[in-house]
Amino acid sequence: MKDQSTEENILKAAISVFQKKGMAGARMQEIADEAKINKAMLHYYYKSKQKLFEAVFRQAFEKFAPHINQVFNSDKSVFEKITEFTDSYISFVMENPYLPNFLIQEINNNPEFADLFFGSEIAPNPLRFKKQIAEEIEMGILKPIDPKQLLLNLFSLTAFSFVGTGLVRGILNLDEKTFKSMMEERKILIPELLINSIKK
Amino acid sequence: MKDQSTEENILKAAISVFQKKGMAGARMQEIADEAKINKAMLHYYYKSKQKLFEAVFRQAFEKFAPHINQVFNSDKSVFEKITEFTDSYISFVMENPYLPNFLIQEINNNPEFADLFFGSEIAPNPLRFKKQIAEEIEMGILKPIDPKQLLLNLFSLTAFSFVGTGLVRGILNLDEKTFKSMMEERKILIPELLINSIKK
DNA sequence: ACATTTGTTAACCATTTGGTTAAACTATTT
DNA sequence: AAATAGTTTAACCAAATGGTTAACAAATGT
Repeated sequence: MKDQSTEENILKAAISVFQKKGMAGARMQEIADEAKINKAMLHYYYKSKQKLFEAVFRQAFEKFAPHINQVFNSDKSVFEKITEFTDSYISFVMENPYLPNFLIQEINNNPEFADLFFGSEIAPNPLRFKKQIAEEIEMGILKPIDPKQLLLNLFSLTAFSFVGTGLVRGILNLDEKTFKSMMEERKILIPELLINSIKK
Repeated sequence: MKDQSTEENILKAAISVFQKKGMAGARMQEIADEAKINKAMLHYYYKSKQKLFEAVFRQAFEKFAPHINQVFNSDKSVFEKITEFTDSYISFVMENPYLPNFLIQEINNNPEFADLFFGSEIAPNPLRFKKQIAEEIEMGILKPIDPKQLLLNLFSLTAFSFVGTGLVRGILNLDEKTFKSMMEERKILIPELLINSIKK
């Protein structure tokens, strides 16, 4: 009997395995097992490990990009963008804890491949945001700051805790519960910190 | 003719390969090639891939830990610690760009193994630092803040740029040169940002 | 000078791994 | 219902990979 969602099951299983173990560490057999199908089906629907990986990567990138684009392209003020990004991004990543690390890892390991995405239309483009910063400085809302440094601070403060979970939790000696409650606190702390540092 | 530094060469090559590709992606043959020796030598000096990996991991951890310990255990003020850590850590990582990512990645993939290190004596211990923060709050130097959040901010702001280089550079469209000069700027920017946010 | 220990190599081995094939099974079309 | 097209499986394959072996070379101790 045909299961019409086999292809979906494969992708779901692939997402799970690839995001946890990366391209190099993932095993086709493990994906097949997790999807509860024969390994040959992987090649029937996605012809190779590389192709399957690309499907997973694309999915991850497309899930991640809107958060950045909200900052880059919405009509909100800079302060609002910082507040809303922090909140929605932390919530998002708490639901998808392996995603940022996966993206970062595979982009680092595979720069040429990643450039395909950064060159495409779904790729976030910081141009409008840079203009907005310039305008708000002009208007006397913001101190004269470098938009790139602001963005880097924002991404660092929100993402690092999740990318470096193991190291952070090891060094600071945090259990699961403490870590989570700290992340909730950070939804407030981070915007406060950043906005205070840039508001005139 | 015997080369008395073969073992060193192996470790150097292993560091290079493991740090770039991780445990799963590294190949014993590639390490042998980079060390310009026969693959059997790897097993002669380090008996398995796992053991060789552990030597590399230990070396990386021991190179990294002092930076944290300087913050945790030196006699400087909190402000000085922030300033000095940022400067020395960014300089250090610019010389060892693969190290933070390697540590983070392998700790995430191998929590039980990592706990061996976090339980050991070389592992940084935040206790003294927490006490110091409490004291400086008491003395009216600092606002009432959570030391864990301060440390997390410090680590995030300094480390993320290097761990997520590819993603950051892709999103912000930075070339090598711009990235480096931004990192130099951050040696000043980060302490400024953090100190301003905690000084009373 | 000789024996012993240490270092090094080429060839080999077993297992893992991504991928293929041919046959069987299921659904759809005619 | 027969033919056709699509789906699934078990068995298989070749290459890659971590690891071993046996013979050889170099250094070291006696």
